[in-house]
Amino acid sequence: MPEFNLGESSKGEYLVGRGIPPFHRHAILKMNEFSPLHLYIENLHPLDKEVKDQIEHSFNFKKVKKNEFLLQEGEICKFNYFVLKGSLRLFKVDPKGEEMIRYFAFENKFATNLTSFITGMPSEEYIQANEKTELLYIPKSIFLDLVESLPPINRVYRNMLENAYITSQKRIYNFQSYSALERLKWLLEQYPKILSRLPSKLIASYLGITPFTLSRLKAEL
Amino acid sequence: MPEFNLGESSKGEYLVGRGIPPFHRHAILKMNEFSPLHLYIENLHPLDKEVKDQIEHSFNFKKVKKNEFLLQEGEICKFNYFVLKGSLRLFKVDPKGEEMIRYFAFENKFATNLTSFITGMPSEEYIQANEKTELLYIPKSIFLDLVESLPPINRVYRNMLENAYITSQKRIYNFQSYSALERLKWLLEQYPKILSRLPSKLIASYLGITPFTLSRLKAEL
DNA sequence: CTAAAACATTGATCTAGAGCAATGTTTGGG
DNA sequence: CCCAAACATTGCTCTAGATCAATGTTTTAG
Repeated sequence: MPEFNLGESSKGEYLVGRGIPPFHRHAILKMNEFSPLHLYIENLHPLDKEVKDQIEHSFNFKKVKKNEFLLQEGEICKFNYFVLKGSLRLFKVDPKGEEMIRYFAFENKFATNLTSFITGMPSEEYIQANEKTELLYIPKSIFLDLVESLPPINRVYRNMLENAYITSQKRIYNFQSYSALERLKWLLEQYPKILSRLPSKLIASYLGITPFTLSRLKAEL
Repeated sequence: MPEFNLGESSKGEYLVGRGIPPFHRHAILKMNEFSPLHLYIENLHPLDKEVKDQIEHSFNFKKVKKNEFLLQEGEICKFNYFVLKGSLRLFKVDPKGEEMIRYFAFENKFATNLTSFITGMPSEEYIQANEKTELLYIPKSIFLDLVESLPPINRVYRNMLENAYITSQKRIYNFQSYSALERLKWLLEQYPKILSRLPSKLIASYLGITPFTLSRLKAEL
């Protein structure tokens, strides 16, 4: 019945280094970079040392420049990203060539295009860095092996999915029934400093309004 | 490490009948009612006989009348529902007293208020039958036990969450960038017969427009 | 079967937010 | 440090969709 061999993959060494660009392998040893990830995961589910080690060996560190793409339309999304510093945005480009931003991933958030990541189909979305960004990333196959083989990781992933779903339900209600000004206020409650951190253009896109309207709404705050 | 005893709960009888109103227990024996559920689950992940049996013993059958509530605001959502016939709607009531419909669950769809179901906090949503509806339902504790104890069920739940998340991302993009007419057309692609099956009032709410606007848009189709 | 209530349509306004043009301000690459 | 290019603001106009009132149609309870 199990498609993934639980015994093997829980030995640890089995997974290490697969799909990791050699340049970044050193990062595996830089323990400190992983603590935000540990905190994040431990917050969802307590972990013992062995599992923590497993995680350390599975994620890799990467720095990206402002505006650098981690995923482009048509590519297959092979990684799950965890933001340490900086931020990413996930968006589609509509027929008129406009960005529609679905999600901002700031510090201590995971980001991936789940559709492509899971199905292996080409992505309709882009993932791009808004700022100079530092992140951890884990290849799809390793991530899925961990989810199958380690119950605590399985629970963490389940919690991530549950939370992501709940969050997007809120966003749907927001669009469904609230004015642009109300949506802006809601965003500012969650990220009070977002207006000074990211260009208005991006925030307008996230809110589903034009930069002109956002500019006028700011006056009303 | 495991919080749920895998050996015990996979014995089957352990779970049967917990939380089940006596009136409905007979349903456990009515094998045929479960086949849509089996099909649904098998579509996500193949199942062996033993697991199927486990499922049969965990879900219960229920008929509800049109307009009957399965969950009201302030209550704790204790069940996950699977629709066999008819349909449900999940909605909030906004400050002006208007329904905001988030989701229609037709035949072969699961429905629950995940937020309340998972966190155990009071629900902000209602779940109500649009029509005379037949459903299967599983109590939260049994559901979570199954997810923990049976790997195939774990995968099924994961797939459900992944799909639910992906679907809601699409709905967000829809609200973010498309006109009411485009949203209506998109809905009709998914459910061509929805306009004749449900009152326009409900569809308007789902689309985030007034019934007046929907009435005018129908003329443009 | 019938009457009341709920629902749907349609016309006449009104308004939030879009689109466009002109102008000012920031940013970043050389 | 500078200048071009990208970004932000503001005024004017336009439009999708809201609101409200009047009328017609369908449901539902008795």
